[in-house]
Amino acid sequence: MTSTELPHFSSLDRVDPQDIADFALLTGPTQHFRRGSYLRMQGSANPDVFLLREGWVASSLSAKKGRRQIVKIHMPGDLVGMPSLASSEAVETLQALTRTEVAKIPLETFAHIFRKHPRLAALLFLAAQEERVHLMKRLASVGSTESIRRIAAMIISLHGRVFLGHADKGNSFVAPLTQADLADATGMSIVQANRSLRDLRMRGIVLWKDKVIEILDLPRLAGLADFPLEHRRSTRWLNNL
Amino acid sequence: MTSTELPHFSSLDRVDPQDIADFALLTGPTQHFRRGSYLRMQGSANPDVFLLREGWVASSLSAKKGRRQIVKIHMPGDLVGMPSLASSEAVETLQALTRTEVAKIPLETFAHIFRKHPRLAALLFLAAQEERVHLMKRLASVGSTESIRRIAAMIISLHGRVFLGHADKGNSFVAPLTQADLADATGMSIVQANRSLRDLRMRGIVLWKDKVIEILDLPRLAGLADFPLEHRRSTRWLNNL
DNA sequence: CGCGAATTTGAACCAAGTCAACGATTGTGG
DNA sequence: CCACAATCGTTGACTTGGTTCAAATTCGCG
Repeated sequence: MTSTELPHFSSLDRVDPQDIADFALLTGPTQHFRRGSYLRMQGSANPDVFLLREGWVASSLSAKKGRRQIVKIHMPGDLVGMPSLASSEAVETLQALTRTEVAKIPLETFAHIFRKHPRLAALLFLAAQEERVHLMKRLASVGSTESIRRIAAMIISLHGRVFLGHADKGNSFVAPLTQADLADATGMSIVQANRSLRDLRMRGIVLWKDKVIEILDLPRLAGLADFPLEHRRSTRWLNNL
Repeated sequence: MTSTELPHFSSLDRVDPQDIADFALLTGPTQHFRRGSYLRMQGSANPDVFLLREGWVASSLSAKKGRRQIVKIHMPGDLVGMPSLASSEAVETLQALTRTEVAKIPLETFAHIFRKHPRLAALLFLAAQEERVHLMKRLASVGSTESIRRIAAMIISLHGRVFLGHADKGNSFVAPLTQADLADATGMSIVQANRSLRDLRMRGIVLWKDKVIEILDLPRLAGLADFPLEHRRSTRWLNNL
């Protein structure tokens, strides 16, 4: 069983192998999607939740003037579509950024987890809180910093997540995003995203070319991003479960 | 027992009175804060979670150049500080916008809830998902609409939450926010927030004066906001708990 | 009544959006 | 395997929405 077949429950420590094994038993049938295709559209009825096994998925909301806001870039191991769990209609559009493999998670699974696996339920709950934190940081980035800083924050965030759990983090990685995707995620025009990337390139901070992001000067990039440091995770009360 | 002594678990349907009674038993000692004082600062250790009983609280992140981004305006009944639950250091600053009364919720309470009250745990989980949805919408608003639309979306959202659960929603309400707060929440300068409000006033859409917001033309306001319609809530799988 | 905080406005400036064109790359079907 | 189409990336010129700075006015509260 490879790691991409499992949810990673964000960056929480103390994830018991048993938790993961429990969860793996509870997933449903596998589906595949082509690059660019939609797992589902905003507004569709009785939305599903997926475990992303392979590939990247963009979660987005549509806004005025045909613009869209990408609210999350999902990577293998992510639970996708959870925010719509409390809703009868999908809140977000889910689009495959690459060829993807997902496992549909039957909703009864969650009832079962909360009834029989309180520890796993608590992990899901904490993962949701971490997602809130992530969104709060994105909101702060988009709402109160300039374009180059937003791009920097985005790259730092992607970098951290691609190498999540890896002891030695590389300085380059594949990111199957177009500049249009980057613009939609950071709340700016494509032109501005392109110019910000040029800026980062000319200042010797980041190279973004052919879907490969190479970080040349991490300290300066982090300085631009000023993403509040990732805090040590803590499960505190979880230890009693 | 008045409604402000209870968490409202967002807008979910099917909240059993028993759920609420269970929860009420699990809160800790009460504290009071003066207008403008801090419940806690971003970065403080071992952050608490509070149930807000009286007053409004702003949750914010600090950004570059001394700017801050308000990520949530909390009202009575809200659980405050939850996003930091998975962290050893507070992610957000919590500041009282009015005189407030809060009940500190011991962390063991959550362990207890997940162990003994699965249905209540599931409600907390769904409430967290709804908060994610709220943040996603805010991000879309700030990231891809102009200032007047952001203000409109903010007012619509406040309006909906103030009258949450009320059968007849009034068209005016007290909002103890300064224009600086509004600017910090919508990601713009104070000057621009002020001009957007003037715009709304001159177009006969909204009056914002002396901490009272009066909506004169809700349809046009909603048209500006284009906040995706609030979806019917659904607890689906929850019914089995 | 007086002081600090909050609101309001004007003017100059700037970051980012829009429009438009072109080059490069990728993918596809014959 | 090539040719063509479509998507993606890049840049210049211009416009605009929003910021910054500064100052005046009003409001809230002791």
